[in-house]
Amino acid sequence: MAIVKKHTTFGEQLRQLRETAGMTLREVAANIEIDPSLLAKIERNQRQPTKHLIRNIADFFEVNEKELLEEFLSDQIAYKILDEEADLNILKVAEEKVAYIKTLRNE
Amino acid sequence: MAIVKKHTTFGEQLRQLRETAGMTLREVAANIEIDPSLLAKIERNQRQPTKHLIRNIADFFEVNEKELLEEFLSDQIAYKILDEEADLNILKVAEEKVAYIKTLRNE
DNA sequence: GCCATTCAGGACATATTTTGTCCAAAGATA
DNA sequence: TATCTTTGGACAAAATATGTCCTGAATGGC
Repeated sequence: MAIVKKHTTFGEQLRQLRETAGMTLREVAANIEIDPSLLAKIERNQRQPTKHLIRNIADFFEVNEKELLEEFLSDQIAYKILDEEADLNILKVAEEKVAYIKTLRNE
Repeated sequence: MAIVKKHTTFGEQLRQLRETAGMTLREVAANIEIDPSLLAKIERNQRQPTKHLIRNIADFFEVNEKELLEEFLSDQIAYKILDEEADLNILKVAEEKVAYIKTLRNE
């Protein structure tokens, strides 16, 4: 996919896509059918994109939708940890819980 | 802390605390000041406890509040991954993003 | 069998959170 | 200065989550 730097935020990656394309907020916003102000907020991680919007962004910039969605999800998890000031080891615990819950559901 | 099995869900751990204490839903609910039906739902992971409630639970069962909170947070992350059918590697990405965002904030 | 009690789960009103837009102001560019 | 872009606050609208009430199934004692 065309996203360049890894491990930056979803918003930063989106901004990079836009700037690489040499477009303004207004132009991109018009194409993906949202208010430019909302796009600006998403780029600064002040608003979260809906799934529908992620799809439109992926289509517009011709990047892989699933990868973009996973960028967004990993952002959400990262921000949750920061917001809650949680220890990073909860990620490991979460991973084990995923496995556990999956076994529960296969019964 | 008194929680026994690891890597089960928050609700199951809560239920285990209650059953270990030999108490009914009604009794515990009365003590932590919620409707028994809500407590039952939390035990079955159909409702999420508020932080205030987590504090009350920790106080009541005399378990470490911070640990209980982290159990809850890891649950939330696990359920998010399951709900979104996301790849587990997003946890690794999230971890790197946490580090990245922290460096951003220290500037 | 019958009564009392516990637990599960649906429906629903209320509360809380999030989203998206509008508008004004700040920053850039020329 | 004039124009265009970006930032950011305020706020209505939409979406989501919470907590309670109520009904019914299940269990256990008598």
